[in-house]
Amino acid sequence: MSKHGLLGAFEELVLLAVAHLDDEAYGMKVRREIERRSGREVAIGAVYATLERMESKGFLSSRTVEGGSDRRGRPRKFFLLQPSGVRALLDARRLHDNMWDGLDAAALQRRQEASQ
Amino acid sequence: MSKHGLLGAFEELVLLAVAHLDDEAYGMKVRREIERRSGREVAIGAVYATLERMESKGFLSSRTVEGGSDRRGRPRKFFLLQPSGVRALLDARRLHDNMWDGLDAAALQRRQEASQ
DNA sequence: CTCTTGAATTCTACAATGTAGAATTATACA
DNA sequence: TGTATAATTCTACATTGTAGAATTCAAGAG
Repeated sequence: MSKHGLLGAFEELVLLAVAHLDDEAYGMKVRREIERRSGREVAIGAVYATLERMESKGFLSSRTVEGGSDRRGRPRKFFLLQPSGVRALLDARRLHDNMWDGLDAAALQRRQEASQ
Repeated sequence: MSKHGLLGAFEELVLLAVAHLDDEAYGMKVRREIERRSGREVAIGAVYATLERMESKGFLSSRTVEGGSDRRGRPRKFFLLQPSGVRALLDARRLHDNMWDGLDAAALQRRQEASQ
């Protein structure tokens, strides 16, 4: 994230996945959510690194929960969106909308074809 | 840009500014366009570096034009969006829409407040 | 002709973000 | 105790983003 508070592209994906998952957001599930919605494979290391970074900026909080009675495997670390994270997402969205305003798929195609 | 073809956040801004400026897109003007639409200051080095990178990926082409009869200063280097650049922008937009689908400002606020 | 000013690009060095996959940790059950 | 499963952590590197100084080019003043 830049000094001006711009979210990176992947940072935004991660925060949005956490938002969708509400209080069920832990690393592996965040990855699945991004993969499901984007149709792309995501490196698990990238997800954890980004979750950490977002937490260190205060956009996410976390708590660790031991496995239940039947669940195998390591404890899960759940992440939760914080107010500043919500703000960062809304800012990113507004910026995006401002930059796209007046452009659409058809306009882009026309413009690009006309100028060759 | 990742191996999976994801545009970086600033890369997207630069391509969009070029799209808006049509055939009038050169470095300084791209910067002004981004600043105008985003309300943020942009480092000029960042703009040129990103324009270069986008050209080397084939998303933009460029041509250099000498100053006219009255214009002072150095020649301008104009950039033009290419078909693959259009595709990259549309992909970024679809991804964005897929990730935001079902969320809005109100939902984010509610969700985040409810879970504290 | 050379100096100054204006307009723009280029360069340099570094910080932050993104990628990839191997290694490790923790739990439950056979 | 050993093994399978679920998940996180670590390591190393590549790409993108930031900041501002330096340079280049052209026109007009003197």
